Formats: sequence, C-alpha cells, structure tokens
Amino acid sequence: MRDVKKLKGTLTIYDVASQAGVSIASVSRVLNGQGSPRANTRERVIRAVQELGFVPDGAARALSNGLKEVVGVVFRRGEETHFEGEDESLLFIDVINRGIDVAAQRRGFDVLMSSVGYTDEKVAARIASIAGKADGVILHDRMLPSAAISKLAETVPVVTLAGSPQKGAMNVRCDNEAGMRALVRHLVKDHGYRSLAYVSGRSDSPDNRSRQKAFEQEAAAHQATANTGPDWQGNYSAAGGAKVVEAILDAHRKLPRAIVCANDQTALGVMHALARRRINVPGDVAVTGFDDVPVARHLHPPLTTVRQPMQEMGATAFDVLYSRISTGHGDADVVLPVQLMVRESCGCTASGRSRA
Amino acid sequence: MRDVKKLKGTLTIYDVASQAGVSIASVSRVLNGQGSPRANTRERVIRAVQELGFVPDGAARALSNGLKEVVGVVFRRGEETHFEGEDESLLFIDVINRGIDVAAQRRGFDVLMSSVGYTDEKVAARIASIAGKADGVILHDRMLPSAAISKLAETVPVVTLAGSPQKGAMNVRCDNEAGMRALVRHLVKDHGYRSLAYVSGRSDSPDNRSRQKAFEQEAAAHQATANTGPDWQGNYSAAGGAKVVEAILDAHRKLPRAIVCANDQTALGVMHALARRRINVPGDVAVTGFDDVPVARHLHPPLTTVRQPMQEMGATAFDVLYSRISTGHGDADVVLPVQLMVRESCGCTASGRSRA
DNA sequence: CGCTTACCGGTAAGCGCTTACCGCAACGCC
DNA sequence: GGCGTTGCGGTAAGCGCTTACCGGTAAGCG
Repeated sequence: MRDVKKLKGTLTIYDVASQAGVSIASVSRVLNGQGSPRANTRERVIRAVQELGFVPDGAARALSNGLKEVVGVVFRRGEETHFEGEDESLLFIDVINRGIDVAAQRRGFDVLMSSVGYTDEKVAARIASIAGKADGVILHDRMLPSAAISKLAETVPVVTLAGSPQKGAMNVRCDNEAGMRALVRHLVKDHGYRSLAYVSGRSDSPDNRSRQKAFEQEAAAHQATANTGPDWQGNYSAAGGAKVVEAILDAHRKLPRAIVCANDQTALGVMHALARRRINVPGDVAVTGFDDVPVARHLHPPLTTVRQPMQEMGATAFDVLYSRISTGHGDADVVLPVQLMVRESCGCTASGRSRA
Repeated sequence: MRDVKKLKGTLTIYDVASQAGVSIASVSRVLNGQGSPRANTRERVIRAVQELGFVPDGAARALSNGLKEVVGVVFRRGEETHFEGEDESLLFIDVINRGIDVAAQRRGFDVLMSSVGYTDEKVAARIASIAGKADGVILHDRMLPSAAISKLAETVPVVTLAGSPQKGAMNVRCDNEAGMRALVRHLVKDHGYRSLAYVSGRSDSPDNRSRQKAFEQEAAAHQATANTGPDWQGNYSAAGGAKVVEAILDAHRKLPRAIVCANDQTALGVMHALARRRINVPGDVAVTGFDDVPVARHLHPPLTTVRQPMQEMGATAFDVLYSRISTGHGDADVVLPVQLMVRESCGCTASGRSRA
C-alpha cells in the first residue's frame, strides 16, 4: 500500500479563498456556520465553492478537529457456507449493520465497514487499521479475545455486540437468558416435551454460552432431559446444524423430541437435514431457533424462535458509542429485551397455539 | 455536528518515540517498513507500540500521505417497501457492495458505506461528505444527475455503476442489450410468444432505458407485439411490479403472453400479484426478470432471468477506481457480459427446455 | 466631532503524521 | 592514523483544515 500516492492537483481552501477574495478563515467559517460572516462574504464564498466544486478534505478536518465523524464496524463474513437460503438472505449481522447505519446518519457520521473471514489471521491488524480511521469501533461477536478488546479500548472507544462487557469497552446485547427460558418453558410446559437438545453455536461466543446455560437450567427446573455436549456442537451456520443431525442419525441414535438451536441459521440446517431424512417437523421432532432473522417466518414450517431486536441493537450500539465519543462516557452494558415468537416448528399450529 | 469534540488524551507517535527512546522518524519508519532501521531500534519501537497499544491516526497519515485508503460507496436504500422476500434478501446492491468490499481489502482499502433514502433531498451533500472522507467514490445507479457527476468527477475519482459513462467519471455496467435480446429471442422464438410487455424500472435509470430499448427492438425484429408505456411503468420494486399488474387486471384488460420485467424484484411483485389473482405462471402468463438475485431461483416457479455478475461488477468498480487513484487513469467504461438464465417462469421445465 | 464598543475578518499556530535533508558515528582503506 | 564512505537516525517542514487572537473599521455615544 506504500506504493500509491494521490497525484491530484488538489483543490484547497486557499484556492477557494483567493477565488472569493477573502481569507481562508472566512471560507472555513462559512463552510461550518461558525461566527457571523457578512452576507456579502458568505455569498462570495458560496459562489466560489460552487464554481470550483470544492469539497473539503475530511482528513485535514479530522486532524484539526480531533473528530473524524466515522465509526468503524468489524464483523465476520462466512465464506465457508453455501447453504440454501443462508448465503442469500439478510442475516443477523446485516440487519444490525443497517441499524448502525441509520443511527450514524442521524449524527452525521459515516460507517466504515470491514468484514474479515472466519479464517483470517490478521484480524487484530485489520481492526487496528479501522480504529485508526474512525472515532470509535463497533465489534460484532467473537472478533477478538477479551484481553485484546480491553487493550484496544484504552486507545479508542469500543462497543462490542452480543459479547459480554469487557473492562473499558461497552457492550450491547440481548436478554438471552430470558428468551431461552421462555422458549424452553413453552416447549416443556405448553407442549409437554420431555427430551430436549441444544445445538450449540461457536463455543467461544458469549451469546452461545449464556443461551446454553439458560437452556440447561430451565430444562433442569422442569425435569426435562437436556442433551448438550460435543455431539451437539454446532457453529452458528446451517451447515453446522445439518452436520450435527446427520451424525446423530448416522449413528442410529435417537433424536430428542425437540431440538433447540443456538440461532436461526443452525435451525435452518437442522430442519433441512431432518427433511432430507423424511423426519417430520414438528410432528416427530420440534425445532426452534434464536434471532428471528427475516427468513425464519418463511421456512416450512415457520420457525418458532426468539426475536432479537436486531436493528435496534445496531442503533443502540452506535448511540452508546456516540455518547462515549462526545461526552466521554456511555453505558457499559446495555441489555435489550427479546420476544418469544411462537410459530409452527415447535408444534403450534397457524391458528392459535396447540399441543403437537 | 459541530458540538462534538474528541477529548481523548490521545496517544501520539511522540509518546511512542520517547517510550522507545528514539525519534518520531524512527517510529514512523518502523511502522511503515521504510528505510532500514537497526534491529535494536526496530525492537524497541515495536515493544513500545505494543506496550502503549498505539494505533496511528488515520487522518494524520492521510493528510501527510495524500492517501486515505478509503473508498466511498453511496447507494439508495428503499425504505418504502415491505414486500415479502424483498426486504429480506440480499439484493442487487448488497451483492455488488460485497464485491467492492472484497476487492478493496485486497488493496488495503476500507469501504465507507452510505445509504440514502429514495426521498432524501440531501443526496448531493451526503455524497460530498463521503467524497471528502475518501480517495474515490463509487456511485450506484441513479444517485446524481449526470451534470453533477461530471462536476464531482473533477474533484475526486468517481465510478458509476450501471449508469452511462459521464464526462470525467468512469463507469462499470453490464451488457443490458445483449441480455435483453437473448431473453426476448428465447421468449419469441423458443416459446413462440407473440405478445410481450415490459414492466419498466425507474425511468431515470440508464439501465432501464437500455433494457427497454433492446426489448422493443428485439420484439420488433421478430414481429412480436411489445407493450410498453405508462401503463407498464414500474419502479424497480416488487410493489411497483405488483401495482402494474393489478391496475391492468382491474381495468379488465388482457395480459400479454409474457411479461418481461426490468429487474428481479419487479418480477417478484408481478408473480405475487398474478398468484393472488390465480393466474398461472408460466401457463397463462410467462414472467421474466433481470439481475438474477439470489432468491430468483427459489421463487415458484424459479425465475427465468438474465444474470449480471454482480459481485464481479463491484470488484471491477473498485479495481477501476483504484487504478485511477494510483496511476491517474482507468478505463472510462467497462462492460461486463451477462448470461441468460433459463429456469421455469418462462415456460421451460426443470428438465430441459420445452414449449409452454 | 472624537472616543468607546462591537464586530468582522485576517494571520498564524497547531492537529499527528511522513519524509527530505543533513549530521554524525563507525568502518575500511591507503 | 587520517580521511573517505556508508548508512542510521534526528530535525524540521509541510499536508489542509479550524480557530484563538488581534487589528481595523464602522457604528454609537457624549
């Protein structure tokens, strides 16, 4: 990257000033609405700007102001998966990012997006690069080990999403526990299922851990069997979910009455694998997800899941970051409520709930 | 936005230098791999950087280098639509953006994304803001009137997507003509349809204009009836497509044998409206799209359409822009080939083509 | 009519970084 | 041993902008 230089005959504020016959200070004042320039001065500046097509250099402004008006967003983009419907839909991350974008625009900020591959080694370097170009950084789940997050947070405001709050960094997440408890309760009490399993997400994900923990606790509280562990280890992807089911089936082991998935994508894969083996959902096995991504309601059967307010999470992440940037502090940990979305994959029918 | 100031006790290269006991020049050289610092010097700098968690300020680098290593991307985000499947899927723009992102990362650039609403008045201001923060700008279709594009291009490198090349700006697009011709030919010659209609996109879109023109010419060349005009005016959205069909039906007018849509989203809406009226696709009316967005193949019936290499378009847009930024010139107009995707909505069957 | 008050606008410093330029130390050679 | 050569590393200028500070002019007042 060293080998590239801009070679534009760059237009500067000096050019505008001389064209307008005023000083650079006046140009700057007009452009930023500071001070009270005389109408005449203002006009001349504005005309000069238009004639020249002048666009002030953001880097110079940022350097002078100490404010770039840019937030960085870093997330992982799976290049591994090519599962029907998965790679084609707006997923969890996309919806959150949209929320960030909307909130940022309200404050005149722009969003520097950077995706890194799951296998990318240079994550830390990429994040540092982004951090240098932004006033603050929003990190999606599992981007960095927590020590690294704390370290980074000493240098630049950081908001993590769906993580657990780290020293120095702020965090925005959803109430996984409540959501999972409500879901398990529905499965066990409303449907009477006695054997459940949890297809986990990536094991290093805080979200996954809290969901799994709530799953186990709530199942135990209702004396239901709760299968977890290595056999049920997924990775948040549809392919991961499918693989779990297929392995169980190939080993001729018995499936539980209900399979609770760490997220919707996993549920998608699970349902797909089940369908391929001609196992009826929810008749033979109920399946549930988590997130309520847009496609969830269009699956067959429509997926019972826990809705996270994804767009709002994104917006909140930005807002928290913004207040930190501007005022110097922001909430360290904000938890947003979730909502149980009962559809049909749990055994309910389209018209009102009912037993499977 | 004037009211926000960063108030960090910012860490600078001077801090690193004194911590390492060297000069700022050495720090910079180590960080950028310039010159040939002694091993000892290098080590001390690296250690100091790590201890301090130093991240160089991108704005200062950019100002000094004349290179921000950022490209801006501006596109329109429909806030109007809430059509099933439309707001939930990766659409044309999203796939292109992903292509840009991938290509940018290869060069160490980051992408500054900014969406504006269809109704947003301040598009020019937003674009100027982005332009100031980036080394170059990629504009999606219909972002600015062509005069404004040329004007902007005098100040900063600009690539337009799916537009027509403007003076000063570069452009990347697909071979709409060839695609549309192949499509119409398939409809008329392979299926024998004699009456066609074209549901247009936004009338100010160059893509739409060239598709419509090719549609008319090719239909005429084969002596098929070609309906176009105000009654068939869509707007690239599913809702727009649905509205056209409903208006025709409500007026008790006869539908043509095949409806050619300006893009896949429109086709989605058209098929939806048709289904609601119990009109069989493709039995009664054939429907085709343009773009081949990911969902196209999952519609019922799967959509016959023209595939644009969307991700490649994005990557190409970046590459063209990059070469312009670094070398001072790049191709003014690159046209990518398209491919006719024959599926079932035209009347072909899953297993090999056939007459409707 | 002269002095105070107010206010507009210009000059210059400085934001954090890169790099041209130069001084200096160490080494090799005669 | 003295001088030339090599090359590391420090000093300082400058990137384009914002803004503190100050000088000048015009209006207000006695």
